[in-house]
Amino acid sequence: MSLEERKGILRFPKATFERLKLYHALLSQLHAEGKSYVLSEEIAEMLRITPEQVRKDFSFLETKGKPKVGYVIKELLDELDELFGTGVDENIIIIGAGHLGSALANYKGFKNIGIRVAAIFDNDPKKIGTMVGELMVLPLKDLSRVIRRFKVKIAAICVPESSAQQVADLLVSHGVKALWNFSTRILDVPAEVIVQNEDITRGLLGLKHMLAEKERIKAEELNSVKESSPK
Amino acid sequence: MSLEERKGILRFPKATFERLKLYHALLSQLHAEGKSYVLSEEIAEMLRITPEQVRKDFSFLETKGKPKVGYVIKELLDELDELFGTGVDENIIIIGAGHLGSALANYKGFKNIGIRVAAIFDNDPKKIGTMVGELMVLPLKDLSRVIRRFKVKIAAICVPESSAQQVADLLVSHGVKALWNFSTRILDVPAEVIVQNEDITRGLLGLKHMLAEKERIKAEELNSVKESSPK
DNA sequence: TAGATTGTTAATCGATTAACAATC
DNA sequence: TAGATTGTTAATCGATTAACAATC
Repeated sequence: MSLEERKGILRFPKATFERLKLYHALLSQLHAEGKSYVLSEEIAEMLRITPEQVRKDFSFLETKGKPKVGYVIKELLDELDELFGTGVDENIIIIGAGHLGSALANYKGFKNIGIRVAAIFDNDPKKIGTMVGELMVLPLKDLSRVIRRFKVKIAAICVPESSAQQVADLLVSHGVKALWNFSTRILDVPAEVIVQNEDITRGLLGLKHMLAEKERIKAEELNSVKESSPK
Repeated sequence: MSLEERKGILRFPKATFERLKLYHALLSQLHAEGKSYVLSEEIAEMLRITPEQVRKDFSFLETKGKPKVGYVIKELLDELDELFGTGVDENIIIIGAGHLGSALANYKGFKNIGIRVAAIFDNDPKKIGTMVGELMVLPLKDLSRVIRRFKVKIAAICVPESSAQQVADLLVSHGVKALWNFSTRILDVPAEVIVQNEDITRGLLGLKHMLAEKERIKAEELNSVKESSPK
């Protein structure tokens, strides 16, 4: 057992950490399908990365594979479950009961990563008191009480751009440590507050860009064929 | 004008491309606030990166700054607007008119990046015919027609995990080239189809991880103080 | 056993940071 | 002008890929 492990720290390269979540999703699926073993090659194909990458990432885990057999799915899955903290539960709150806030509140996947939605807030009197999934929409005046009661450190901001900064200030003033920001507003908060900007369009821009690249490559190929064999 | 630019290709390092979206958001904000000039230092502080990083990223753009003055916000903004293709419009469709699909359909930011939502689909008879924002929910039998009519290349999958693969197969069979996957299902589609897995929990895991790291560092500091000055 | 697959070390690649000359 | 800030080149850092010995 290394010094780091003894201290309860498992540090991964950032890029590896990102992929561990994907492995987790895929292994859950394979497990549900009744599969017992999996090769790095198979994982790589599904996730569109290389088998070497998979093995390298897994080398940071305890679980080892067997040559010609691969990895025991259940074993990997258990380690990743543990890692993503099904143990240590964290309460989060959602500000804004619009479509996005409601979608988050109804999201079933949180429990797999040790997250519980403690409450959802809105300042619209028509929404307050209505149910979103299993939660009743609360007025913002209850914010302080809920944060203290559930020791909330993380808040999801699902309000319009125009009120995002104001909401952020309010949350910070009540001691929230991390903001999961779904608004398009770039928030200005003290440096010690962690901000994760969840820009919904980022992925879409990536797709658009990749499509454009593909078109370009195809066009170039056609062009070079034409040039190399002119009529 | 470089060879690459003449061909209409502007290639950026992947990491730079990701940040350009953030610059775009921030500059829009500053512009709306009536600011005209901005320093790399100011941008860096808001986005929590270094000024060197900002200048390096901007070195891939046409827009140049002036020492002691900084960058003309409007000029940068125009170039980024152009880059993200307010020009070339792309039609996308959304499959699944639940909370998440509805949130996407109502999202106002798409037009800034040259995206238009052409239609939203569901297979629930109770939803078909109802309005989501400005769109009427269509039955899946209209899929083929809409894809052809609007030359749809990108589809957002907002259905439950259990039907995601089936929907993906259907979309691919109708010629969709890129899948924006909001389900937790890892999709198995031909290699030439682009898949962007939009795992909503990824960012949250990052936050949780960073919080844990911070706690750990604080605990260590306290510990070392205690050790270095025992009672 | 022979061949396939893992785990790990070394080499390469790409992105960030540092340094500094150019310039407003 | 002097000092601040940009733009770019070089150095460092981190992540991916290649190579290959270990082993089932």
